[in-house]
Amino acid sequence: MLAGVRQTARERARAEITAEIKAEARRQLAAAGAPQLSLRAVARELGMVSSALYRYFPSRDDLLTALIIDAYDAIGAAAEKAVAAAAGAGARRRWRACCQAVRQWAIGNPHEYALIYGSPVPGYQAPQATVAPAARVAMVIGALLADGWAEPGQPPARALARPALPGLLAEQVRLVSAAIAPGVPGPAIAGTLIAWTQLFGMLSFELFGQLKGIVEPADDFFAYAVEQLADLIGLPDPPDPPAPPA
Amino acid sequence: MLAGVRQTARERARAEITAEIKAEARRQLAAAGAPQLSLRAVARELGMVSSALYRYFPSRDDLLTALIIDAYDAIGAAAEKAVAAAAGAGARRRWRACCQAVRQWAIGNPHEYALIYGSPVPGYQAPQATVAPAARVAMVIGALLADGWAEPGQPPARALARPALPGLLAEQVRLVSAAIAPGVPGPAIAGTLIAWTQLFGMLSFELFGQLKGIVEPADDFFAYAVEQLADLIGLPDPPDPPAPPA
DNA sequence: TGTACATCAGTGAACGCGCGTTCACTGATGTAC
DNA sequence: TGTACATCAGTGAACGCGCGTTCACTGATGTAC
Repeated sequence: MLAGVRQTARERARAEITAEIKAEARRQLAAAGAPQLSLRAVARELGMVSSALYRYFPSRDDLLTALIIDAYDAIGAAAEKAVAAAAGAGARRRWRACCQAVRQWAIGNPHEYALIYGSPVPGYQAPQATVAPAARVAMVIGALLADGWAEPGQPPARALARPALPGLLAEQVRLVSAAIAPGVPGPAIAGTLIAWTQLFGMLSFELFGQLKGIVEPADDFFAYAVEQLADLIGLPDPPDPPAPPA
Repeated sequence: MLAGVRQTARERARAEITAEIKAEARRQLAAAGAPQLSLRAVARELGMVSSALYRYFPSRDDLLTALIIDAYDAIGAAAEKAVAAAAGAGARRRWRACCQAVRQWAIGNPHEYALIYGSPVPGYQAPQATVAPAARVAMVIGALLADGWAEPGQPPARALARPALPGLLAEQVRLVSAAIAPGVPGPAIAGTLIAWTQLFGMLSFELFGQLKGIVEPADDFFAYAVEQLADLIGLPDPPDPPAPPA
């Protein structure tokens, strides 16, 4: 009885130990990086024998997959939460909130960030199960974009006065629009794709050390770029102060 | 005699074998990625005994450093060559040429690209000697930016009508301007920093698989973004056709 | 409520493998006289 | 031009280490009657 609500001791232990394994693996990511993540080291640190891990993850790659999914889910949840907290505040402000949340998560979890947005782990093939979590941040951006274009306010003329989308891009943009931001015109979608790559491009540059000695700290650069990108994707300029609270 | 011009057999052999070691190491980067690069495997493939490599590189990290420097030099040289080939063609056209060359190199050498622009190799500290080669692409962009702003033509009003640079960014931008693009106003420099991170951000997304199933192939997206970025940094619009030869 | 059996977590040893680096050595190449 | 010595590239064995995965096992937990 209570089945489904109450877990057996075994099930509870299993869930807890699975979480502990992942937590320890995450800790080791920081020290060694994904390609060197070692089942034996994780087991050692947990006081288990290495073969015991195989009761929880059938192989090293499955553990990696779990970490990757968790990381995508965490950064996606951070973006969703930030945008929800700014609900009703106008698309531009929510865009800012989203970017800042993503950056904060990345800075706070640089090795998990590298796991999902860094160079692919050689020999590792991401399974289908990572696709949906990987799309969460993009979905958030798509949603606030659609909202922004539905808002009344000054028509973002600049975002429309652009050359036609070349070649295949027009069709690609149409599909993206249908999937995540219906009703938003092509050039704004294209701009959003640029903004999306830019957001992570900046974070990668910052976290991977390419900005070292050039724009360091990068907080103000980031905030400035976020505004430029808001222009690019045609989010209406807000009546509230232009600089984010940081 | 002929010293300095003519090498001894030993010197010649040394240079050749050093090159062969690096070439083989580069081949293995593709198969295994930087963190797994193995001296022993390189030696094995070259028909040498592993300890022989120590006559050429004092440690594994030194071999990695050599590969990193070579990669920065190669991508820098590609950018320089492309811009030089378009000399006298107007800054916007040279910007295109630069971006396309960087992309072509990255696509042709994805593992070397990942080596320098991907997640840092854990435990590896890049020495000072990598700094100058790492800056070559940025220097190219800086130079054509300075040229673009010296060109006659329509004043890129948009690039100037921007909010003031927030906080530390103003000073950071001043230093960058002094170093690589003297005479260019702050907002254009800031835009260029955005364009620079965007260029590599897009390439990383493309090469690391984040664009898979969204904008694929990314050629047209890339070309479109390059034009948007040219606007952002205030390069004058050219009289020649807007789409690059691809 | 109590017993018999099935399920499952964790053990410990083993397989077969690879790694970076050191060291004393041999033999070829280069240099000084 | 020829000899004596110094330099250097490459060898092969060894050190000490770590890895992922398999397998037969013990003992605790869960389930059906």
